[in-house]
Amino acid sequence: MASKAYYSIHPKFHAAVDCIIFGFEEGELSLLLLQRNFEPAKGEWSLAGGFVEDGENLDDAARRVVADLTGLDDLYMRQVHTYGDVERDPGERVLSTAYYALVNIKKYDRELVRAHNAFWVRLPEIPHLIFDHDRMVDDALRFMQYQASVKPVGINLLPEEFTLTQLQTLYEAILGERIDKRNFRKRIAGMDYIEKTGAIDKTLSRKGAALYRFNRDKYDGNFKI
Amino acid sequence: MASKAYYSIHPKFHAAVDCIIFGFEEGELSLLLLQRNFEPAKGEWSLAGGFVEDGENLDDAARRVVADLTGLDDLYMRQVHTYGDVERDPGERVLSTAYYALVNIKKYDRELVRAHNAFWVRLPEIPHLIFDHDRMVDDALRFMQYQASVKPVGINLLPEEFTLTQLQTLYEAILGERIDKRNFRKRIAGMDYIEKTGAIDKTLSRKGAALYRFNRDKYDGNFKI
DNA sequence: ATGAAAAGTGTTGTATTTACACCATCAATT
DNA sequence: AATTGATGGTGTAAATACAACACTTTTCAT
Repeated sequence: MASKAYYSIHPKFHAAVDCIIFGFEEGELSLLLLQRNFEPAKGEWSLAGGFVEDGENLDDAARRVVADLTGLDDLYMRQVHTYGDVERDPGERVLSTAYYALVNIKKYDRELVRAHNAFWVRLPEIPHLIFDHDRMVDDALRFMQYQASVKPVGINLLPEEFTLTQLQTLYEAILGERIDKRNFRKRIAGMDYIEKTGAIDKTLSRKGAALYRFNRDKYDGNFKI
Repeated sequence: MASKAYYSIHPKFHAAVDCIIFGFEEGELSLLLLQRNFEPAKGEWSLAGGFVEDGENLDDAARRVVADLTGLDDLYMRQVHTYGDVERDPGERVLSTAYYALVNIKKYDRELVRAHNAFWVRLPEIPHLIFDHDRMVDDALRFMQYQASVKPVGINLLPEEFTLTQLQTLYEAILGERIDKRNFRKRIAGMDYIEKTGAIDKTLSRKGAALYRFNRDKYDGNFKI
């Protein structure tokens, strides 16, 4: 392969991934952020990130970063955008690809998170983040909002079984607007892939609320909402 | 800055951009593709691509690649996705970010295009492309279709002044479906940023068709369609 | 004069979306 | 035993958006 020279005359760069990790609790979206106890930018807040390693696919690097922090390796994740401005990382030239991840906030590994000095921060209280991470958060939120309006990705933020009130509160948090309860439940009733489990949740009301689950099989191939 | 070691223990990679260049002519979308007269993969078809250089922003690399091929440096371009599988380029590890560009097909530099052995190919006749470029085209088309359904990016594929029939044919090509003429014109009439120039185009009909133009000032801040 | 080819123009029905308010249930309290 | 409070659950009507549909006008070429 005479063409190796074709590559070698061009520069190489560090490649990183940065992960916008969404959680949902008490009616609000949160992000899992690091208060950095390491250089560079020690003491400041940032997204969870890491460098792509040799022999590692870009998507896999993002999954590794999230798994190292949360202990979860089967999350819903999507690539958002790649940020490649020359001076975006003041230390060295680094191209960074942002991914968002959706976490069921009951399930992550609290020890790991504590060990990394990471904290769940509600969206409106997010501090200023290093480098261009503020912009990454903006872009990821917008992208996630769009996807949630088009397919039921939000379900990944809820426990396996959930009440319709929880689901509605989640969508209100994602979309940032109030939704009419009757219209919402009418819409959900038309989605056969959101099905009653038969179980009743009594933790939140005396009356008890029906629990629902997402049926992946019934969803596949159904591209409405 | 003691943190340089923080970077240097991690590998570096080639970073490339690949550009899906859309044009519109005779009622059909086309892509500007290279029949490669250089290694690697000489003789095969590919997207226009190039490596990111030192001191060059990622977005600027994409603009450079398109400008080198077409002579056009003010195109509508958007990042689509970054492809980072280990074995995506069989020569060496290369991370590639795909961008799509929209070209007014009357305006590009024919000499440059010929010199690069590039050709406009209608969408349904696109040959198999090298590496993962087929997938890039799929993703870019889907993304561009979505954007076109949400804001008037398609206008970048037309000349400055255009007839409503041209505009409708363009949207039929982008969305891949027939549109009712009366409904379409009703919708356009509601967009004050698409305005009559007063001029009449007689090249396509005896009767003559009113010419319209896109008014960027009236559009800004108007986020409908 | 007329024929061809594209431009231009409204109405009606259907589907979707929005607005809106009350009763049911049950446990805890009195 | 009755009351209260908190959440769960339900239907209808108006408004809006979207989809279907066919004919007339203009003008040049013949």
